[in-house]
Amino acid sequence: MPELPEVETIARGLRATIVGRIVREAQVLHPAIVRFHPPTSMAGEKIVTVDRRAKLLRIHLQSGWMAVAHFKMSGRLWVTDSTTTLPQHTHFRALLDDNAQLLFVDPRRFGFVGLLTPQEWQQWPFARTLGPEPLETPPEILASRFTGRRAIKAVLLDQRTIAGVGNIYADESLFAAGIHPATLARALTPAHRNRLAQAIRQILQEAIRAGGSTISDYRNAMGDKGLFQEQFAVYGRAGLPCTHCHTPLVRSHVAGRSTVWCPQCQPLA
DNA sequence: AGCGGGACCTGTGGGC
DNA sequence: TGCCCACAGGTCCCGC
Repeated sequence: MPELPEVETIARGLRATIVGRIVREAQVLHPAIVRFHPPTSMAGEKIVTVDRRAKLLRIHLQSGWMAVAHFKMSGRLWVTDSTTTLPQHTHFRALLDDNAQLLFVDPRRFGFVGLLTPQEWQQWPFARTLGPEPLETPPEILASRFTGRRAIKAVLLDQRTIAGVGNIYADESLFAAGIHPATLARALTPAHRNRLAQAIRQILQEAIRAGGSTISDYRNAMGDKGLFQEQFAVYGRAGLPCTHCHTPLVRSHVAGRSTVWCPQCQPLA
């Protein structure tokens, strides 16, 4: 489910609601979603900050430990009143000192939650090899990373190239930059690379402004839907006319993922 | 090296 | 109504 804009939206929502709270109780309801140290030991801890790195959400605790969550395809993290009935597929629950509860809900159970020390975070191979944050990195630097003999879409989805881009925003960015998703990265011109870097930053910023994209089940920490799906130019629009030239959009598989593009506006370089 | 395919899971929607 | 298939926002692993 969530890519960078959705995780960022969740992080902002949590920052406004749970920072400063103390965790009274923490229970794991489905052990399969635990990674690293079990999050049950959050009990007694004060929540100091909440942030995001790539598609990972991090809750920093006063002791220095951090709770890390990855939502994969269907994970959610949200805050409700502690009297609210637990939704189906609630796998972790933290009761806070203001009578709120923080819930990790994930029907498909691809996601995970766990505790790490800062040192363990540094040593975790996935975190260590993450590429730069697209919104905190000059576009020229991002552009310089679009290399290699893979399809550009595969390069964008690789979290080591740029952190946080997934299937939706890869397709939307490639459309905005006028680049065919199957173009080999090494075949891109410098102008292509710069346009793509700018497009990624712009699309991600607009998506954050819209509170992310809700296709079916994404919700922010408060349970609200995002609105960016209303601005999709290509994702989920196969067969519909291109917003720019009215040519029917095409869907196929690129880099093993369902991919939509405009055959007219996105020529293969 | 890079790709395709499968695995991890459940839910939903379409076709018959 | 019920059944079967395809497909879904991510990542990892295997074999060619």
